This record gives sequence, C-alpha cells and structure tokens, in this order.
Amino acid sequence: MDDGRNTAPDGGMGERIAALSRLFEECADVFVAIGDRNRQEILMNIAGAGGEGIDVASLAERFSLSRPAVSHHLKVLKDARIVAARKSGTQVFYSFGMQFGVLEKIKALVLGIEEVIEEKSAGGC
Amino acid sequence: MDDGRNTAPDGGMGERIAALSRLFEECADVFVAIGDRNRQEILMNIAGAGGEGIDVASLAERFSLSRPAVSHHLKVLKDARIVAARKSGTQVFYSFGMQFGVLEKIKALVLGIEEVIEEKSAGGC
DNA sequence: ATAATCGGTTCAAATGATTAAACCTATAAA
DNA sequence: TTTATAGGTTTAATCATTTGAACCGATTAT
Repeated sequence: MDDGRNTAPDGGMGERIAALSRLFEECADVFVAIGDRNRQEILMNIAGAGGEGIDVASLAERFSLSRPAVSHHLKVLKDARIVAARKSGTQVFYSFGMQFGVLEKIKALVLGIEEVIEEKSAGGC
Repeated sequence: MDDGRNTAPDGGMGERIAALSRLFEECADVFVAIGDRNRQEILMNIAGAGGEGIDVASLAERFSLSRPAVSHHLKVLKDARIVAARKSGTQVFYSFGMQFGVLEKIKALVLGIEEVIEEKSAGGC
C-alpha cells in the first residue's frame, strides 16, 4: 500500500510532509512576528541594547510610533517567545531571547525543507 | 545627545546587528508568506505533490477557497521565491522551490541570531 | 473558425491588523 | 497620604489583506 507517488500517501514522504507541516504551524506566530518591518526594527533595537535590555519609552521615541503601538508589537514579539520582559521598578526592560526552543524549531524546519528538496531531486530519476 | 549607550552600539556588535537587520529585511517577504496559515497549507500541498508540481485548480478544490484567492496566495509565495511555476498547456504547475538563495538567507539569519545571543551571554561578565 | 478550459487580473466588499487617544494599574517619590 | 511616572489595555479610526464575482488573455479541442 505504499508505492506512494502522488498527493499525500501514508508512507515515507507523507509522514515527512506532515512533520514539516506541524513545524510550519508551530512557527507561524514567529514568522508573523518577524515578518513585520516595524517589529523587525524594534527587535534589532532590543538586540543591540545589551544584556540589560531596553525599556518601552526608549523604544517608542526611536520609531515615531506611539507607546501603545510599540506595546502592541512588543506583545506580539513576547507571545512568539522572541523577546523576554524583565520588570524593574515602574519600567519594563525587553531583551532579545529567542532561545526558548524557537530557534531550534526554525532550524528543524530548515532541515526538514532541505530533506524534502533532496527527496524531490532524488526521486526525479 | 548620543553617548553611545542606546542607539547603535559601537564597534563590533553594532556591525553585527546591522548585518542581522539587513538579513531580516531581505527575508521579510518570505516570513510574511509562510506566516499565513492558508499559504502554509498550500505550500505543504505543493511540497507533497511530487516533482511535477500541482496545478491551481487541484489546489483550489482542496481548501474551500476560490481560485482567485489561491492564485493570490500563489503569487505571494512565488514573489517570495518559495515556489516555482511551470506552464504546461493551459495549466500552471506549482512546485516547491526554495532553493534560490532563500534557504541560505534564512540559515544565515539563524546563524546571526545565534552569534548575537552568544555575544550577549559572553558580554555579561 | 468557434467553443471550452485554465489561470491570472480587476474590483468591491468583508475581514483583519495598526495606530493613537483615553483610561487603568502598579511602582516610586514627595 | 498625594503626586508623578512607566507601561499595559480598551476603544475607535484607519489601513492593509483576503476574498469571490466578473472579466480577460492564452491554449487546446472541435
């Protein structure tokens, strides 16, 4: 039952695609988060801010963006586990922190894509 | 005004962040493309379709999506160099083709992120 | 030639994302 | 206590994206 040529067979290739699909789904919020230009620049400012991180007001005044807008983007980045928030007094310092399995998933995704591409060029002979 | 604490940290780190920022910007359209759930599923169907690819009508009937909608998503994926289009008669077959430097840029991005993270944890002492 | 099919494009409507003002909570200082 | 500051949340407006109907060009068959 596994001479799988086309669509999505139950055998080897289908399983691989299914795993890849799962990874894509798990990374969706990350891609949405880092696909936006404003959030990319916010993220780069956070990344360049040193280990202490950077507070929201300092970020806001760099982008001609309102604080609520920056706050919203920070929430998107935080929910995607791309940045971490550390509270200190009345202010909140955001720091670059993709290390919570996010990077590993992206790396697994890239690897999965490469495998599928290899499988394709190998199956063409 | 700028005593080098906030904006673009001096020396090596600033250069690294700048390079990372450039990569982020170059990958933006890719992230937007694969951040969308519909496009992810379309992409997975293309990836599981074999080397010949899959035509638009076949894709459209799998998603309870109109053909123009699918066509739109395919354009987004194609513009981001994630899929390739091959014309055959009246129909167009789309195939998975991230190999036009896209994957390399993502890998460079991941590497750059890892470097920044390492730099951060090393610079804390 | 006409007719039929496939798929891209245009356009307007619906949906979703971004934005800033106003407001609320929490912490710090007076 | 009161006052001030930082930042998150809510709301309403604006903007971008998504969607399908209608249409168009290209290709194939009759």
